[in-house]
Formats: sequence, structure tokens, C-alpha cells
Amino acid sequence: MTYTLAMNEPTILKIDPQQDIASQLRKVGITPTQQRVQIAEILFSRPRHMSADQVLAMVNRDGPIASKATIYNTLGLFARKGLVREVIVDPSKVFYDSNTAVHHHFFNEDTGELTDIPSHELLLTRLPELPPGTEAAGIEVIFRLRSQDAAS
Amino acid sequence: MTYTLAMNEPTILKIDPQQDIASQLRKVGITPTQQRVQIAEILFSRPRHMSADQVLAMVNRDGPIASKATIYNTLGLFARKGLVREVIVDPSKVFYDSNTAVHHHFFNEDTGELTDIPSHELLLTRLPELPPGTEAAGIEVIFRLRSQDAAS
DNA sequence: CTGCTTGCAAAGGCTTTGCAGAACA
DNA sequence: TGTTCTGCAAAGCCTTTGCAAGCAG
Repeated sequence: MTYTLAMNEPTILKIDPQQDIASQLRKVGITPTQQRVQIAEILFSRPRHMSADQVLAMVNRDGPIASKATIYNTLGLFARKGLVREVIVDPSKVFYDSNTAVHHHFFNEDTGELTDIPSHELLLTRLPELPPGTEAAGIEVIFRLRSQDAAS
Repeated sequence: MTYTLAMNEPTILKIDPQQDIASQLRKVGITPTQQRVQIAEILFSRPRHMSADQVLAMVNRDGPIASKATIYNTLGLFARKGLVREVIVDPSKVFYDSNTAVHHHFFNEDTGELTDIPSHELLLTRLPELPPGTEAAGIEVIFRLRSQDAAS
């Protein structure tokens, strides 16, 4: 049962919003363009779950900074580099999670809201054997929720 | 920790491919049209994970039976009635799982293949407290896999 | 300079929708 | 016969792509 560790270890890359963003991006092999730095500032100001659209809106809140294509390029790049995690819970769009620590999610299907499950509140025991010829790339646990008062 | 039970119990609706499909559909409040019966026959011939596209292809293998619109209508209907479970693991398409028993999945990102995790091979202990005002609608555990030889 | 990035618009893929004709009860 | 369902094509959404202009080092 060591593959969970082997799997998560290399992903723990973290951007500290207090430090210089540009040099942190360089450190992980990303050329720090103006757009990338601004996107990183938003994503890593605190742990967030954002769709590409939300990032686009927030980046350009005070004037045009980055185009839609650049948002997608950058989010994809950050994901490949392990700075954000893609969370697939909604068939209509991908969420990008700037919290790279091991944790899981609640997804409220009524509100579309994605929230963290504190990792100590969930325990996975007895992990399954992986199919032959495969290696673990990630574990996701999603609790789908409904708002109690919602008229389904 | 009783909400897991409360959550899964109502979903255990099962179509037996050996019995008359039409009357089983009626029993859950679905008018058994020719198209729906044929789609059900494919889905419930055995536990399956299929995309809408795959269902479309298989239904029409021996001549035109159902259109794309009807496939989507029917799969959505079956999902609402609890006959199939929607599995969201691939941002590009939804999978429909005709196995309604409680279980979890491996998803091979290289091959796009979705397979079951025998439920006894995975144990969730210490379930999280749900956010106030919400109720559980489902739990999903997804192990993302890579093929070991794949050139990422 | 030289290559990597950006941005625009167009294209793509999956899913939904509108509406006329057909099937079900 | 009234209601529900089907099918076609068009529309919608999110995401990707092509390519010329711009920026980083």
C-alpha cells in the first residue's frame, strides 16, 4: 500500500503568494510572463476552486490582462507542472484547485459549489490492488451533495 | 454515519436482462418504447460503462433503431430514475454505469477505460460531517491510473 | 535575434433544444 | 384521440487550434 505515497509526493509543489511569484514559476520551469504571473496571483492568493471562466473574469476585472486562450493555456500548463489539480465533477466544466495538498471534495450539485473535505475527516483503508500494467496517478473522493431545501 | 445507507438504499433499482424488460421499465414509471427497450437491453445485458456515443453505435449496429437525441433523452431518463449512474471522470464525456450497486472506479487516463473496484477492496472509514443544510447524494471514489509503458 | 507566448476567431466535440411527425395508451 | 416520444437539424457550451503579431531572454 505504498503507492499512495509514491503518487502524491511529487505533486506537492506550492506557490507562496507572499514570495515573488515570477521566480517561483521559474523554479518549476515556467517562463513567468505577465499573464501567467497575474493568473498565479489569483489562483494562489489562497486555496481556491475555480473554473477557467471564473479565472478569466477575475484576471480581467480591472482591464484586459489575458485572453480566454491564454487562460486555458496557462491552467493546462500549471496542471501539468503540478501547481494546480484538475477536478472533474461537473460534466460541463473543469475546476482547477490551487490546493495541492492531499484532500478530497464535497460537490453540491444544486449550487455547483466545490469545497474541501479536511483530510483528517476521511480515512481510506484497505486500498484496492491496481490492475496489472498500471500505476496510480491520483485518488479522488467526491461526496455529492444536495441542498436540503432545494426543489430538486 | 448512517447517511451512506440512507443515500444508497433508494438507488438500488435493477433491471434483470432475463425478465421482460418492458414490464420492468413500466414498474419504475418509464413508458417502454421500442427504443428504450433496445437501449435497456444493451445497458443491462451485463454491468457496463458506456458513453452516449457507444450506446448509440451499439443500438444501431444492425440498422437504425434510435437517434442521438433519443439516446441522450433515454440515458438522462434512466439516470433520473436510478437505473444507471452517471460517472463523471472524463471532462469530454459522461459515462453511464449500469451497475447500480455501491462500488467505485478505476479510470485509466491513457486508455479512457473505466473499470470497477470490487467494493470489498476499498474501505472508507471516518466519513466527514456534511456541510450544514446539505444531504448526501452519492459518494464516488476514483483511482486515476496510467499505463506503465505509456509515453505520458 | 530566436523561440516561446499571446490573442483572435474559427473549429471541434459533446450535449441540449425546438418542433413536426410518429407512437403509445 | 390526447399525450408522450422520436428524430432531425440547429444551437449552445466549454475547450482547443491555427496563425500572425508580440514578448522574453
